[in-house]
Amino acid sequence: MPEKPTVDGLEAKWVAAWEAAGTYRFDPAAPAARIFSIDTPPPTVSGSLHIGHAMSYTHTDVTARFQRMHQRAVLYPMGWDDNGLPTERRVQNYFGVRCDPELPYDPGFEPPAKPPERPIPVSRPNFVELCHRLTMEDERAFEHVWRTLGLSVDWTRTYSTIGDRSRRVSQLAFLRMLGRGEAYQHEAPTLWDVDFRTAVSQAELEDRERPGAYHRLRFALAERDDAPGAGATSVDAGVEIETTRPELLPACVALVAHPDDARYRPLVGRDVVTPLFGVRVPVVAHPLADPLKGTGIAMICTFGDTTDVVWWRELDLPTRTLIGRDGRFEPVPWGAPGWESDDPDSALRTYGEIVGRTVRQAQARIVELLAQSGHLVGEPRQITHPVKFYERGSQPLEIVSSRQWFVRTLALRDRLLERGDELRWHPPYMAHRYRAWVEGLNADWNISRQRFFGVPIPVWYQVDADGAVRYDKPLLPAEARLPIDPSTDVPEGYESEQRGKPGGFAGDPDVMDTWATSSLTPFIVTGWEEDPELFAKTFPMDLRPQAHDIIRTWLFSSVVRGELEQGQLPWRHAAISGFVVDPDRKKMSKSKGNVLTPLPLLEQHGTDAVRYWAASARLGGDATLDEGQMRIGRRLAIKLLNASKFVLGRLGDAAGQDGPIGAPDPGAVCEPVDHDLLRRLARVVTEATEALAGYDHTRALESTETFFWSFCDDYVELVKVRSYGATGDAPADSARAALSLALSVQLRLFAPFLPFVTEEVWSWWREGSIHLATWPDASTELGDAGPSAVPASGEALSDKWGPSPVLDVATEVLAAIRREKTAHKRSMRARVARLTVTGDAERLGLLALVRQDLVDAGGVDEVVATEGPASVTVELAPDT
RNA sequence: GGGCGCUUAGCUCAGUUGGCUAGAGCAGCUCGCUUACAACGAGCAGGUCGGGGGUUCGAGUCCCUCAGCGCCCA
Repeated sequence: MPEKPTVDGLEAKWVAAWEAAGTYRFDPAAPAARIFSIDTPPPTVSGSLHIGHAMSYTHTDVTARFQRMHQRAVLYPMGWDDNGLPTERRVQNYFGVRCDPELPYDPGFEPPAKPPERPIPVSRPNFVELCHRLTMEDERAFEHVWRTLGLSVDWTRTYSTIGDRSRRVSQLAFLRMLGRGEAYQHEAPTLWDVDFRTAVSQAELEDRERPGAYHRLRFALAERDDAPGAGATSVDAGVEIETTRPELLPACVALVAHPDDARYRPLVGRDVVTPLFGVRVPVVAHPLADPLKGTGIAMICTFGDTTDVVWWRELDLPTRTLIGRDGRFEPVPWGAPGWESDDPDSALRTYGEIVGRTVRQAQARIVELLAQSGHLVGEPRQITHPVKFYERGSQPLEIVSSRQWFVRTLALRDRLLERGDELRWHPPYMAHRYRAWVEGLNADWNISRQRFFGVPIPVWYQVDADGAVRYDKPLLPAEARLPIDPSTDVPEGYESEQRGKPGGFAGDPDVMDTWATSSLTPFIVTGWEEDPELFAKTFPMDLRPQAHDIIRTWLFSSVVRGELEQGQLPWRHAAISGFVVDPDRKKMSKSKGNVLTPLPLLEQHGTDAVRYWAASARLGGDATLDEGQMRIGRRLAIKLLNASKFVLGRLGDAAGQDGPIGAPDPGAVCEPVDHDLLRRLARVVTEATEALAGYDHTRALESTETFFWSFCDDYVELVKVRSYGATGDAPADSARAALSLALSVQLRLFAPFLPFVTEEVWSWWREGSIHLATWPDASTELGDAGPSAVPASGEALSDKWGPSPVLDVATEVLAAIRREKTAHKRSMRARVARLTVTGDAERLGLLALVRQDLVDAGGVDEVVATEGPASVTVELAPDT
């Protein structure tokens, strides 16, 4: 025990000690009933950790430690999400390379020391190797932060989402879905990011307010074929629509109005002619048309937005695709089938003005042309409206038609809703987020991405004799071969020379959505299809901790995979953390520049202090970054050191100079006020235990902390003199036993929150790690009988222990004495000439039981106890 | 536009199925170096519980409504 204990330096000391001792190693031999498993969120390593991560992971770690102290074998691995776009971008810039998936693997490739001006094309496996090289550094840095934060992770079980294990699980699950018909490929309109040139899924969308303009366009009404003078186009009769995307006019396939809209009902079934391009398109009716928007009739283009897709599908309209994968207008064959026009030459000429242009350029030109031709009615009306973006993208999404892989989620909707009801959400209201998302699904989950650093779709295709890739003739690898990369590996029965050749094969060029892999973390970490014994014991897992922003992505997709592979939830509980907002209550974001990384805060305040702040924030709620709260946490940790030093000093005196400080002995407790202290502590133990079992770490911490301060301020002061042996051995032993018991219990109650300082104190007098010690048991440790261990939630046990009336009276009198001394600006050491306590017989009886302690603690010369209305009067001795 | 959450002391937050005079910490003020702790301790002061209405013997708590803030989804 150091002379002057400090919280500084405890992190490095104990991180190393825990690692050396394997304190947090998972025991796979434990029986299923004794295992607690956590599906840790793998952080994105190419980003940076911020203080919000530290909070959320602390919440999880508190639970992990609590369960471990119940002698559970805790499966608590860490994962790194390194697969995906953010990593690709960094690698491209860092090494000066560009991925060309057509190239074969070059085992000798080494990037130049300095990135060249023109990016070097490399194969996908080479590119992936470079991604690995870079992410390894990030992962080391992340691991350092997590260890400093004191996470009780078993670092021998770390995985990464691009690692062999993840790729194998991902590809295997894909093949299983394929075999069951749950995955399918389809040429379809797809949400498309023109910068990244990849498809994205519904879950990755976000709306952003952007300026735009309504352009009112006039369409001519085509004459009825059966009407007199058929063939001529009426210029008088016409219809006006409003659109924010006039550049898509050449892709117009219909006009649409609400079926109940009397204004347009006469037009439904007739044709109109598009301005500039002379295309005859029908007027149709559909309930999604909003009579209040614009003129109440809209143009349907393939494809301007997701509503266009719905109309196109449900009304069985033709497709006229304009925009290519690079976001530019592609050439189209005006006059050819599908591109009929009243004046193909003119259409071709007009369209020539926008071919090769971007959307923005094309819009400007088309509006000019419409104005010249007189089809633009009035001036464009400026508006602000929500536009769909890929959440990582910078350009509005386009919808292009492409071949993609999908997972059937729409058909699962009802079962997914049931699973959401089964899951135990903490806090419960987070279930709404999930439900709203599942109910709003409007498309199957697109899992293919036209990117490189991801898990490859494990499929090849036959190539026809004429060189065409036959997507309808997939070649699948044997499961035992996984993971494979179809860009370098060769399907069974083929030679690598046949790649891309007529009669040969071609690999699927796509990789999976990063969520398609991370949705499988409950399978990756439980040994699915690799360690059947472990899987049987750990699936479904106990806990999924995560933040609320990824309910629709990570949580949702994981529930989908659990349902598809196992027909059950992947976990029993979901603990959802909120965000950290800055002291001005602004959400932290890179653009605001108010993001704080954890390490400086950990170094400045100490880990236990930061954890104290984090654990003070409830699940689900946004927490304010509050360094004041960290300072309080630091003070608490220091107080714990000092109070422990005092208690152990008393025990050391009793044990003699070199005698060992033994385990506390409840049998030695004989003084009523000592019993009361332990009884009150028993209530705290029960409350904290119930709270933690119900994922309410805040209440557990608060309850423990409140007790601790009162223990220090009142109880320790009360028994200090007695504990020195001033009034005899038995009373002194009683005090020492109570102090020792209370310290042992409080250290363990604090251990999940303040792992460093509690371990430090524990090491002064006990064997082994406190984090493997048994969670305090109010029934067996504190001299009473009762229920034990983690109670079933909802069971209220805290009343069982009864009141602590002796302690209450003592505290009240002690406070009165202090108040009097302070009021007269006297030192706490000032003598009390006479202490008068009045009350009924019971009160006076209680007083008698602590009389000597009060006399000692208060410096009281004379105590007068009389019957009467309850009161305490303190008369100080004259100041000398 | 729909949904969810929040609004309690200057600040950060507790306040359980309605039931004491609405609590804690920080900051503030006044004291005190006391042999665990001055990076500390003791004490004091500080609130019309966002506004309005309702139910009730009784509302911070339940209902309605309005306002503001935040998030999610359209």
